[in-house]
Amino acid sequence: MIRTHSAGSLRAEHAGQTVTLAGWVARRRDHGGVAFIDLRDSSGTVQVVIRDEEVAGPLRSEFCLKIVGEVNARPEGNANPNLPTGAIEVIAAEVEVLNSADPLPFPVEEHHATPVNEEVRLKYRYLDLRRQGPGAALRLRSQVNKAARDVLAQHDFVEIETPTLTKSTPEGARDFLVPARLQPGSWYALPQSPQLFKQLLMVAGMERYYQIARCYRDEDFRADRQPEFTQLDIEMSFVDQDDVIALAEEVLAALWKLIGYDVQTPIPRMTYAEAMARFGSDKPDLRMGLELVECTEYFKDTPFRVFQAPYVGAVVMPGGADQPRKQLDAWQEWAKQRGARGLAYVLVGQDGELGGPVAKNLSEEERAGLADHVGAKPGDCIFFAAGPIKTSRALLGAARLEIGRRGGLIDESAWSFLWVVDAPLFEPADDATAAGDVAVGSGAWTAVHHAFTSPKPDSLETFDTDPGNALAYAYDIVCNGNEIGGGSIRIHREDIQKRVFKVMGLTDEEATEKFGFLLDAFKFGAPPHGGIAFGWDRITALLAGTESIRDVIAFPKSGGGFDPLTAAPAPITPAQRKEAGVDAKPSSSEDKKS
RNA sequence: GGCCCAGUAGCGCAGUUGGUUAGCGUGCCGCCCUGUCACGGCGGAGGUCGCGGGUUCGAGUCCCGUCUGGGUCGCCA
Repeated sequence: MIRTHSAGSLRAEHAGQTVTLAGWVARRRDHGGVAFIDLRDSSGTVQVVIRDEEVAGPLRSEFCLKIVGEVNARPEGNANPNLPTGAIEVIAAEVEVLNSADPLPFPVEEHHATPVNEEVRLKYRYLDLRRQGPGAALRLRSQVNKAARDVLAQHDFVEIETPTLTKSTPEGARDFLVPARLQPGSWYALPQSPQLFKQLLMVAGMERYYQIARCYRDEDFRADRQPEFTQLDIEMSFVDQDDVIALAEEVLAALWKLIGYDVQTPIPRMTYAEAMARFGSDKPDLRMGLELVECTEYFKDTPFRVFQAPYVGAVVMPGGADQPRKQLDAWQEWAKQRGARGLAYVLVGQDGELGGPVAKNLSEEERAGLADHVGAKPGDCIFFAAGPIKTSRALLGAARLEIGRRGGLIDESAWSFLWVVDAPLFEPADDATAAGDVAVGSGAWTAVHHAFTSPKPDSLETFDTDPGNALAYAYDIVCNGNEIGGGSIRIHREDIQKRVFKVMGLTDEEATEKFGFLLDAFKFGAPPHGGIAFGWDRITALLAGTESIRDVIAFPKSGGGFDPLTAAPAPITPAQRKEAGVDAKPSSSEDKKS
């Protein structure tokens, strides 16, 4: 090693020792005859004193230095109690510039709280990561990986890598495609997840598999989304839902222990139906109260035409009655942005009188009992949604969160974990049906989770005759309103898998073409199995206390899937294009297939 | 794909009703400074105002288009 000690580790007890350090110039304070250099390495910083002006003069920020010197206690009155190394300093005997540095595109050492644009930081991510906060996030991620591996190793899990050049599968997200040079016109797909492979590994008798797996989905971008992202992917044979959940809780407990929090297990469970009814969400944030109130029955004879709907629900905004008109209008805009017609509201006056444009449309009787029914107090505002049950609840669920955010009702210091179980197995494939506008009868259904999720035992006989009511043997883990993982017990029998495909409108021929290898595998004694996948980036971001998953990814992409550092994606040369076979024309027979 | 916001010096920002030479802080360069720790002092350089078009005597400022970034809805088994 070039160094004998790390900069951040030096303390008073090192006084008198000669040490060799290596690191970067974090800051310099040149007084002419004496200069102070804060030398930074991964462990922290230490003050180096250089008394030779010739040596100190040319040094600049982020020069990479080797320093030989003696550790001294700082002179009386010069200690800095704000720094871990503030009691001592290193008197430089020898300063070697290992590498100089150009003027920086942005300050690596931020002295005032001036945030640098993320775009610039990502372009020079290697400088950004020299900074304490960004570097710490990646170091935490490494600990997170280790903690999970430790738990899984204790349970005899086998870490197995699966292919990233694989086959395009229908359903779900759009695939990233890679041309196959040796078979022009044919393409690999990058996996959206190792789902099929992990099931094959169960057929292979591995019994307990895991992988910190990179996944690829070519969808439009969102704050929380990267085209490539990471899952902790787990699959187990001969288990039921409770076994997977117990293991998952052990993993989560180990992760949160890293930041000093004890996850209380068992983590509570709630059915999907209950979550939707009470919170209007399949991933309710339980750090706040404010549940939705069902009002359909209450308004069953209402004269107000808007409330003559398949569903009417409400959510109360505490203290919302004194909002100015402008703000109430803003709520309408907010609702419209979500595709709703608006957000009806009733204001409860301090005297208990109901106000707002909706109130006068209600019957005498409805007005009398309304505040009581929804649990509103004088001074509150009641928001209503009326219409198809699914979209109305979703709107109220979003309103609930917005009320919580604006009103500071969310306990930001809390960690709230919840399992959401018993989700529907299928949902109507098209939106109109989903919204309840069209009677459900025949037609396309799509898997809520994925096509390999087993129906719950109770639904095994009936799921294809009554898809709308079939429940999935699936479970999602929710933390503070984020879905941080989800899994299911899988189908392990060919006949059931084929029935599921049929409900989804996949013919035998199509199923064989797309998943023939999986159906084949199921013919050879496939064991019952199930598993779970955790959203590793989101979990790490939660643990790191950052908003964006970009903060816990070494080299993340920005909005359009663009990598600001490498400038990928980039055009290819005509030669590359020709060789890759990108332009191969499908033969007419292949044309017909699609 | 829809909607909202932003783009001015390396970085972070200001720029009035459309009006002279586009400012501030920081960084950078030079000189000075022997106890600082966001060191300090003096001086200096640094700008296609994202890009293209239009309105106007005159555009950083107004209009149209476009690109990039951020947010949000759709989408995301």
